[in-house]
Amino acid sequence: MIISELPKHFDTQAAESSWEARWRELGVYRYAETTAREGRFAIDTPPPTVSGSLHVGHVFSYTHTDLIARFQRMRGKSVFYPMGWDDNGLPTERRVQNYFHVRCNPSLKYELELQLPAPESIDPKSPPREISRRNFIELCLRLTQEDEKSFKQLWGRLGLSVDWTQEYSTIDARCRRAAQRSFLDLWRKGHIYSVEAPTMWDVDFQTAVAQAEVEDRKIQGHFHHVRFGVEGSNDGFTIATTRPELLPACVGVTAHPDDARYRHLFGKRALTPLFGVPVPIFPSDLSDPEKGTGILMVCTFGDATDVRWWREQSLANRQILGRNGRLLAVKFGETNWPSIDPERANVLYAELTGKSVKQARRVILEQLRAPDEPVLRGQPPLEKEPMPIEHPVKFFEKGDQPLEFITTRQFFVRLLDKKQMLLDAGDQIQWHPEFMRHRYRTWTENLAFDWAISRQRYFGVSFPVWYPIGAEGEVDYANPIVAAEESLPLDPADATPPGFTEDQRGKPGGFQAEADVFDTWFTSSLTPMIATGWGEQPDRFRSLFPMDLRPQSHEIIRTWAFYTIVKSCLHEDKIPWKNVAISGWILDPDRKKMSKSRGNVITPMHLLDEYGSDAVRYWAAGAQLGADTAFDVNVLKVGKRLVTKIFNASKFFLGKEGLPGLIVYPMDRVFLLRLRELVLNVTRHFESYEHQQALAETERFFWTAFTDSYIEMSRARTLGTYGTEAQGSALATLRIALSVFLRLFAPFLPYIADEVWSWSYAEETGCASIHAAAWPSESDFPELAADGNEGIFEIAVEALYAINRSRAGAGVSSAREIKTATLAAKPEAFPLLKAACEDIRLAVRANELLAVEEPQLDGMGIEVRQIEFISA
RNA sequence: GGGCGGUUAGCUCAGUUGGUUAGAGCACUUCCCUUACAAGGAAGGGGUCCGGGGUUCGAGUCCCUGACCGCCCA
Repeated sequence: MIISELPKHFDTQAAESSWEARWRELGVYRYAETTAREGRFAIDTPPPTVSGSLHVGHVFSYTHTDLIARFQRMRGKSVFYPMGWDDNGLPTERRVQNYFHVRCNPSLKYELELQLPAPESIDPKSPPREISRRNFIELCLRLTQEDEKSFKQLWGRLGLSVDWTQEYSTIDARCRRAAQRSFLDLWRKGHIYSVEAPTMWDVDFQTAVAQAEVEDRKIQGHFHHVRFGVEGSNDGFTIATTRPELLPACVGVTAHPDDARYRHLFGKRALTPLFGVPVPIFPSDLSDPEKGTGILMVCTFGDATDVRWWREQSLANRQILGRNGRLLAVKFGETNWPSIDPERANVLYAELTGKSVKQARRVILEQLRAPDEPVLRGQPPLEKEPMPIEHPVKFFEKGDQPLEFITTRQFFVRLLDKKQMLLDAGDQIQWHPEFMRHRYRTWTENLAFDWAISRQRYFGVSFPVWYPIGAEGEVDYANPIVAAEESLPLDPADATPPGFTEDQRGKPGGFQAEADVFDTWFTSSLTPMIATGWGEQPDRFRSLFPMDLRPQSHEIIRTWAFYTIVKSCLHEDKIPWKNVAISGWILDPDRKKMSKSRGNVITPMHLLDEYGSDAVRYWAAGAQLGADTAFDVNVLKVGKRLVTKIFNASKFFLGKEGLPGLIVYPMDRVFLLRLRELVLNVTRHFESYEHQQALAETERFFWTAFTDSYIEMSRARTLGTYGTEAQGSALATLRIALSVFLRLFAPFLPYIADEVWSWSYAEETGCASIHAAAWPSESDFPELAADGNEGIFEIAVEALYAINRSRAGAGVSSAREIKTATLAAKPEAFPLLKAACEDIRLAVRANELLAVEEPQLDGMGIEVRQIEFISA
């Protein structure tokens, strides 16, 4: 290539596609198994949720990881940098439902050649087509494969140095096998139990959810003041409740033990209005005398505290809410449903049966307003009109309706007894930034529930479990049949448990498959183990686990990071990785979080087209870990400018004739000494996970010290007009400097760095790609000493600026040459100024440059004493 | 309610163990097509470092306290 004939600007799009292909062809990012453990660097890449929308936040955090990967690779580490795709779970199900306009109905039969209308021709208002579970899963797989492609395309274009031979998706056979193996191991170790118990339940999705997926939302509610009676007396009291519709499920009443207003009631039984149910009145520290009336009803189940009281006080369980969020039919007067007037209770309750929570609330309020309440001797139970209050209510993070506690059979991983172990594990991990450790700690300390891992969904990894069916046809949930490890992965709906035959499915004396699937976190919490071959490739696993780095964002510390630590500790008794690097969020220019629902999402592809990958990476690299950053297109422009500058500066120097020689000029030697300091600093920043510092210092030194100063001062010498020794020294210096700069920039700007590298360094070093070259170090610099000229570079730069100021002050074009000028320095600086004089003269294009000594000058500053320009 | 982070130029952000006159880029003003680069260069203007108190010879930085923004937890 003839460098001097290169265009003025770097063609990013052409370079990106050709380099992407070239890197693949060279296998630059291929993980080499042969190195020893210390020589490896293993990254637990976050598998993106492929059904989610692509936005600049992805580019942002994945770039951060790539910076570290590239730095470690250049430092000689064999980098293990896999990529996974997270495809199972609710987001995909929802996307498939919307895209194809279908719903899964597990009772339907599989259709072999399912024909669906083209998505764009579907009327979204028509009822969705119901399809079998297997058909539904097929659609999920089809769509996620499409979605993966667009992610993969983006990652390639962005220049992520992923080893694409290490790819997995969380629903593929390897991951299903790992998840099921994890279940077997935890089951054997006694960490998993199944129980029929109140569990947080989303009535829309009709699935259990875990504490980690729950968020508190402040919503507008009402306090309803409802009068209760006391059994065997004319006494009564008023409770305040936000959930009057649960009155038929009332199983107790409680107040604070020290509350004088109610102390006389403890031990007696209350009578609920309308339904006339006698329930115990008991004291509890958990009730707040300040809240409402200080006395409250305990129901099956209004909230988490109700569950606790139910357990601690051995209260009755009177479930009236069904899995679909509607009130179940119940019969007062039967066992577990006592009433002093069952007939009346049943008449009133009949009006509630089948109603949603909201509808039931309306009905029961009317009933409570009725004036002829026998329990209260004819008084209406509703004492006053509802009082509006704002209160926190638990929601599934993806849901729209408040969570209910519904008694269902679920599998749990026992965590509450392992808090200390998990806290210790968190302390063994290095968190970047350090303060993110608190997020993990707070979450772990506040754990209130074991991990509910059953999900009543379709597109997920099955439990490898069946249940025996007794002779009478009753299912024995307490004694599940767990699959053998060799048979994994399996779907119990297709596979037969050991010791049974397929024709025994669903029959008395036979077996029944578990229909639930795992919480998706149950699988994704295994990514460091899946990627390294846990349970399948023991040598590889030993050599890569624990991994070195987990990159992720902060909102999933309580899920992904937490569950991964859980799994790693329970399976292997080790922390899963040594470092966690937390990227911040990308905020829109108004500092709001980017989200699909807000409609402020910025997609990345057009930015890559317009500014180039390097510029987009420059923007991402400019933010430190953990800091939320507002998106600012100006930063992309700056990045693009830097790329152009590198391109042009390299073109200028590499296009020169002449041979590098010995570095003998003081200016050159001191410049290289400064550059060596830069290398040490930048390396230190990278080692401490401060990539933005590494970039900022490299960029600043490159721009101001190198292109604006050193190149200007050595320019004349490089032309050869001042002798081959002067030329050789300058060219040798430039040659080292540019090579070092390119490598310092390589993690940030992989395309321009490799492009310039390929012009001559590739051949010269035998390193076909800069990304396989060695990170700059002391060994890049010849034996250098300042030879008494320490500070000469800084003096020369000062002088350059002083002349520039004079020129600007006189309004003289920099094209005009200087006839003569005199520079003044104080005695300490004078010898250096004198030594640099010739370089300065050539840089400022002066025919004559004199230096004078002035003891009265302050500091190291250089001042222009006299200047005369050649007339235009 | 408890905790974490933030508040620095018009904007986006640096600012290391406390140490000269607090920085960069963008934007703005003036000048310059000059030989790698006008997608460039040179020069310049712009600050009550959120408020209050304290420690110190010295505080953007450390301590106390308050305000506001964001987040985590309850």
